[in-house]
Amino acid sequence: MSDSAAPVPAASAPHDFIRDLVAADLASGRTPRIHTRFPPEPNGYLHIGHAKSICLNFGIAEQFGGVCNLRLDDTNPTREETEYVDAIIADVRWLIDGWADDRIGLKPAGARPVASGDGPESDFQQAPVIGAAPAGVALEPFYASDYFDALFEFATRLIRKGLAYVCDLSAEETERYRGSPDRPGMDSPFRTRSVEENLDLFTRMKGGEFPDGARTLRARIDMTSPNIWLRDPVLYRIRHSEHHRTGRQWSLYPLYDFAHCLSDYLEGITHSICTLEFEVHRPLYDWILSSLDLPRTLPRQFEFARLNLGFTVMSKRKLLQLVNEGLVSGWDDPRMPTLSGLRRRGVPARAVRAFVQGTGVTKFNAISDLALFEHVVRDELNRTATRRLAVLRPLKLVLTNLAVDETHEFPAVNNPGDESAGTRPVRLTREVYIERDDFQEVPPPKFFRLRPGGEVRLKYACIIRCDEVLKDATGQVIELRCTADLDSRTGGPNAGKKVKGTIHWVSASESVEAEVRLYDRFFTEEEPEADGRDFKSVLNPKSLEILAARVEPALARPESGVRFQFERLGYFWADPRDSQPERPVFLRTLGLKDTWAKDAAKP
RNA sequence: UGGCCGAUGGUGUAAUGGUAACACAGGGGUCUUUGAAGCCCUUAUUCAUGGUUCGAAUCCAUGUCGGCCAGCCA
Repeated sequence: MSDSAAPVPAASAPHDFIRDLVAADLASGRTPRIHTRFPPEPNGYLHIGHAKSICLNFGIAEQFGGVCNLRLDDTNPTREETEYVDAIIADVRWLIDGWADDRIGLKPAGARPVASGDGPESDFQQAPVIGAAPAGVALEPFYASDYFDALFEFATRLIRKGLAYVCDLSAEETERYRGSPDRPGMDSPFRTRSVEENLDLFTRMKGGEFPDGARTLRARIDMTSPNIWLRDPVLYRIRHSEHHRTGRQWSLYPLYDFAHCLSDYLEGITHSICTLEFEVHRPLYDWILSSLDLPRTLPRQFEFARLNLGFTVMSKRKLLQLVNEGLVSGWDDPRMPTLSGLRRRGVPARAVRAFVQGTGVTKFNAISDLALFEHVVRDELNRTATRRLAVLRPLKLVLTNLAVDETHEFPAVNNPGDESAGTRPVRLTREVYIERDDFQEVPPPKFFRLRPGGEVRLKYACIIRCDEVLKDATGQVIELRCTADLDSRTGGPNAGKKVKGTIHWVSASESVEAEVRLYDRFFTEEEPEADGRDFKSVLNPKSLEILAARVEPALARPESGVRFQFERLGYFWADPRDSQPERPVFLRTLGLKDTWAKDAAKP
């Protein structure tokens, strides 16, 4: 196999069996260019499983100098809505932004392919304008519904060739005639209708003359095929319902198998990449295209295993159920595996891409480890997040050797991995808050933080010693009285003094209150539906915890879009929906790794 | 009792007839004004049985296990 002329990917570029096939097609000249597509049905929100398809299709376009069309596969008017169309477009743009956004195939708004009809074959060459925008022209994605005219003509051609017929069997009869996997089907009594009668009936179906379900258009293939999808599959069904784009113009709609391969063809797709469940449809995909005697190179279908992730559910049906039953706040609830949920949670698109790349592309039905996802998110955020101090569960601590109005200012680094991020001042006052967890009156072994009589460093400031523990009537610790050793500050005579623990803190008087929402995994089981159990029976009751936290003044008006690391706690950002400048609301994207908690939990 | 597809450490992926490797997870150490991060070390893998071959994770056969397919959904 020669690879000289093809744009050979760098050694570090992702490499998998589909990319290998694409490279081989380029090398052999089967396709002079690469054109993929991402074709979601607008009947729900995109989730992280779709991210794999997006990354594969756009990634191949990016890697091989091709284009990837965004196409809404809207052939079923009863399930699709414009709300979903808009969400899908936004999610795709978010995920590919800055990476493959120059590879997205769009078209001038309103552009349509030339219908096949009786015109010259070259009409198809003028089908949709791909990619770059003519000046002043708005762009939109491709829609399968834009091809309804062309598709109807293709169906007519199939009828003329005797390869499709109008069938009057009911849905139940059709099912019965189809047989079963281990038993051949029987020919429909309408299989031998004349071309003229089929043409007449099909035209009248289009005219809206017959009620829903009265007739279908079927391919004439082989009712005895061991592959069910070759047993005269239905190509068109009658549906008198409103389509979100074409309105009431149509009363019959093509099915997936007929629409998809031809949509691919019309758009000039070279590689039609889908998930494993369509493997058995491939012979039908090829049958339809090759039956039409089309002049251009035909697209080919390739299948890969969909992405599954532990501790979540992925099907649109179940996600819709969570939304409808109010178990989450919406499709963009930060606990949802939807792209809009991940985005709202603060997960960078780059991390989603890194995760998808880390899972590889195979034909093995795997469940990816949530730990890998969390790893790539932390990896990305650790490099980019701005460090800040915040106290989630405040415990008052009084530095008795400081005067009431005494303050000391210390520089705090904004990002230890990025010197150019600089520092900001933090101010120590007589009263501060520390994390409740950072004090233990009766500490377990190897507890490094504060204890009665013990010492600890306040991050960026100085070492303190705990002199006295104040409690309320119930025995609850309500205040710590401590002494600050200001000489242990950076540059001070005791600067080199070592203590085991360093804890975070905020000034009581200068910090501000902020709502903080902590998210945890949504299910308590890695496979919520294992053994046929109801996934709603294993919801994690602690997947959301809301706290009144104290944050340093630099967080009072968080810049939108900026990721923070609250030191020693985790990665947070201001909720793009609920946060307001004077009332910040922080969402925890992900906690820091906590090996102490892990050790403490060991027997 | 049909057809198609798959099986490599705990998880996922690579090795394209020639030394089974990488990431995550796990374990140990080091460093540390984040019990984070970093750095160093480390445990652990070819579904089974035959065959072809100088040589098999890879090719062939059989078996086992798993997934998908009987929507007028996609």
